[in-house]
Amino acid sequence: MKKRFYDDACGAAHALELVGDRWALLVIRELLLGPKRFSDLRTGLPGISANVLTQRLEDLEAKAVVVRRKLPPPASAWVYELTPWGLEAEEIVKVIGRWAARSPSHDPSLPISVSSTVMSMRTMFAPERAKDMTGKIGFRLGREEFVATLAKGRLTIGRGAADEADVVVEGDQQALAGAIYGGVPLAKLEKAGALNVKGDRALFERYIRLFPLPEKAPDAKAFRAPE
Amino acid sequence: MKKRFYDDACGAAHALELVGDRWALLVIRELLLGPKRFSDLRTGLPGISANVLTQRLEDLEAKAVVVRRKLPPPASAWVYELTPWGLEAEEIVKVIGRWAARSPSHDPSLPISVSSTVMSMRTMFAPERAKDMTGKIGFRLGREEFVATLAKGRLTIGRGAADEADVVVEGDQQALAGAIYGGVPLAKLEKAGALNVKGDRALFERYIRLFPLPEKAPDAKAFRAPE
DNA sequence: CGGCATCCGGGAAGATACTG
DNA sequence: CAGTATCTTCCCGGATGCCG
Repeated sequence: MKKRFYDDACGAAHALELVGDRWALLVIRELLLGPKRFSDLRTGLPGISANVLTQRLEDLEAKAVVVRRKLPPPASAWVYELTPWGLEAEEIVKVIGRWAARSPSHDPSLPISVSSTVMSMRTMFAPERAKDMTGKIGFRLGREEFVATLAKGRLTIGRGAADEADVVVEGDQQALAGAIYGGVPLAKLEKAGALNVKGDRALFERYIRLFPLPEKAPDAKAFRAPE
Repeated sequence: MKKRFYDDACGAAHALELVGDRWALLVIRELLLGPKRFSDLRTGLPGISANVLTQRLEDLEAKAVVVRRKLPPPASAWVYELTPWGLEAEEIVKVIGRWAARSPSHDPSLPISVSSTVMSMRTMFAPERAKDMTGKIGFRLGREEFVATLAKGRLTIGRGAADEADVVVEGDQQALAGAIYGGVPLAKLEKAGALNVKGDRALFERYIRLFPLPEKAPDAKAFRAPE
């Protein structure tokens, strides 16, 4: 009937049955930092249509990657949340993201979601650059707040109250990504009103250099055979 | 690629543009152990049709993941080979394979390709079980030969002449997978003529216990809300 | 507003047959 | 052996509309 299976015992093939559908892994990416509602998922996935999102969520729920849960009153809204095993897919998102960062065809100027921006810090963090750094950096991106904690050369970052931090960065994620990955000077972003830094500014200046991009791989032209 | 971009600067999203098409990652899996010809790729990917394979190979070549190369005479055949960066996608295949091994819906009784079987050993190898083991295991699976080398708690496995090893295992990959992951007794497989072990048999008996499967994650029923 | 069903058009994947 | 060519099937994406 539905001969669209890979029919392959290989773990990788089974993984593709689970999360190989279009958008599926990006839905997981959006949930890695915590539960979200349907419309917040759509915000983070510009271009997905409601019916496709519905179907992906149903599939992922049936496969025990995602759970649909009702928040207690007064919120009383439905949220989608990764199961503990679904949360383990974080490694997948990080590894493929790190691999694709070397792609010769990657265009970093495209729009990026809040969750992606935060996840990119988890992904690209270079511990050897943070050996002697300590402190907390708070982020206020749109209506979401996150806290990054540096200690003993390790970085933890997740949802949390931004104002508990040594420095609070407020603005939009696109500008933050520009500062971290695009080499855009902080002063310029502040002047443009895209970012606002309050508190230990020097800490944040050092922080944004903790996420080096890997060298680009050669593109297809480099492999044109002489034949 | 196609007109259906994700339009997302996130590395994971870009990775899906590169290898998110159906079959693409499995094509890469088949090439991880070295160059292959078109028809050998088809053998390892039961179910893929020729035109889809053609298209994937063209796509992957355009994206500098794969190179198409002509073997020198007298072979003079076309082969497909991963670029150095394409080879780095091994991490992706291993991570998603390891993640999917915990899936409650994984069916290990499906057919499995020779490359998958060899790659599964790279993926599931547990170094802590091999601390004091040393030796070489040769495999003759179909017309392909591989050698696994154990030294200092590390495993390397790839194409190589099987008869240089301390023990040579001959037969089909399905039976080998059954011995390693299915707990099928070796004697039974030999009696059935599916596997043939020559040489240091005790080494191979220990070898097949180096690849433990992870615990299954709870399935969707476990998350049914009390309502 | 949030979530889901339905209809439709376009295009990708599958099956089969065929060619150099 | 290494792919094309063609036809069919079905998934994806957009629009609309229903229901709480």
